[in-house]
Amino acid sequence: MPLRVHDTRRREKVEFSTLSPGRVSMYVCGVTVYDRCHLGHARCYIAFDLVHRWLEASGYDVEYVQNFTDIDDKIIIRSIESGEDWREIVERNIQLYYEDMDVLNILRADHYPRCTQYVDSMIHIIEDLIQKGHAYVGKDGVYFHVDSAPEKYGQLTGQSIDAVRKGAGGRVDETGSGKKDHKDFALWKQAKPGEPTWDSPWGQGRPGWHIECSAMSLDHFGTSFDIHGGGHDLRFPHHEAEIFQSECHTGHAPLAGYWLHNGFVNIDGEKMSKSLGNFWTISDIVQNVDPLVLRLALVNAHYRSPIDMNEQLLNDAQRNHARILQTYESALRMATSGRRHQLPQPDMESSDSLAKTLGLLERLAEGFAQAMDDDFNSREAVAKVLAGVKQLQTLLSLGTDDEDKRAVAHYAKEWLEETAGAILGILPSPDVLLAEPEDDPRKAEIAEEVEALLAERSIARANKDWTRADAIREQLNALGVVVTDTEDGPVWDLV
RNA sequence: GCACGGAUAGCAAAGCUUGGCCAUGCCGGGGAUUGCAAAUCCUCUUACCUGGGUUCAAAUCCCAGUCCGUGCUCCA
Repeated sequence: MPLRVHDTRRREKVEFSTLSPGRVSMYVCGVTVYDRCHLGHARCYIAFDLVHRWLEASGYDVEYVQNFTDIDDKIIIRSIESGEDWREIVERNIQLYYEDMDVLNILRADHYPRCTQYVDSMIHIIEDLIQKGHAYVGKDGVYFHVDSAPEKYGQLTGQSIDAVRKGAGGRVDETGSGKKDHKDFALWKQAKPGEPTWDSPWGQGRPGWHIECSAMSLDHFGTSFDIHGGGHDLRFPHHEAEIFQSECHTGHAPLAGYWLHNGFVNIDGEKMSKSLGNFWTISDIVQNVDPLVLRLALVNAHYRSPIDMNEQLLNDAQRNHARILQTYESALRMATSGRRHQLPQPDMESSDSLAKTLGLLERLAEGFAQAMDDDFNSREAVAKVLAGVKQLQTLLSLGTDDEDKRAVAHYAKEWLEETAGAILGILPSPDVLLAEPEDDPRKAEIAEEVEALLAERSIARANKDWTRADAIREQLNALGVVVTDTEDGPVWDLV
């Protein structure tokens, strides 16, 4: 079953093949590090984390490059507003970026180049573009001349050059920029007083936004690579600008075999923006929501669809996550000791319930793989996991003796680790999951009090004094503790 | 205006490329279990924007229309 991916340039799902057998080169546009990451960043980098994980699981050796834009108008504005050196702003936000991504269980890319490290390469590309007649020096910088390569226009957005041409003339003069044409974009910006600058053949200045990605992808991968990713909003102008720059510079096309763009996140039906006051940073959200629950909520939609984030969505994710974890935890507890034991051959047609359940699980695992192969359809993959969890619950209750039970527990553990764990990335580590109450400082603080109340409640229950027992449970609820009665006695957890 | 995408049950959201079976979860109804809960399990109801067409068969393909989002300026 071949992997198929949706390519923005061709506007359809196409079979995936790589430039070099068994290897995937992937470049994803990173963040401009002027502030903390928000929900939209989480969605984007989780989407490409899934791509990363699935390609690796499919046997590819993936080289993943994601840049940091560490010089830009926004960073300069921040610096002027706060008086803080721009380098400190950059350094701090890069560290915070790693923290946010780690907490969301996003695997690291192989390289995180920063654009300020590539200024020389950018200057080299710009010089070449000028020489080839694709760029010109204006009064306030260097611009790419889009009309020099009209056949490359609209490759990702389908916009025609004629349509955009209309009304362009007047606006060029209005902006006061040195552009000859409205469509042209800046490659190099002449320095304004007080801004960070670099030397160049065109005097002191700094690079335009788009040129950095051309320089960095060229440096890591050469003239072309397999996957170029980023947010939906980057298709135009950023990615189209990259196509102009790189392809005109190297003379090779296409720049990228597949262009992948993730959908946006809306909040309660509205676009997330600071002016609407619905701007959620990752660190804000994980104050209240388990980061893996957030990850599930985001993975529980196809990466190209827009997501409307709201309370309901997080509640659903919370519930489903708890269900998956509960099954995983029981499997872990039952599988911790003992050796592997032979399980029956999976067979959906079997009259033996163990063999039949194993057969169903095999089919669900295949369905999971098919879903991921179909343009990384994580939504469908989540559905398979949830259906699998139901079967795993059944499985864990089967088994005639302890050996059997341990064997099915091992199977259940591995089934979940290979799907929900390794690919979806929504399972916590066993250490965290199996932590005893005393391992959690918040629990340790109240453990003694809770245990005393539980002991008292057990006595009341033994005496069938239900009023007293329920009153104690109310008391525990007030402490933020949830009590669950099981076969082995009551267990408790924080809300 | 131009471009791109979307419309599926009370809600969220897969499926559409390759027409025929089934999503999945929440909510609601019924049941099992429980002292009562929680969790879990079983079970039921409610769909494919509108109008045409093709076909033995259409959520899926074709034509026309309606409505909605996003981009065209910095953005994941």
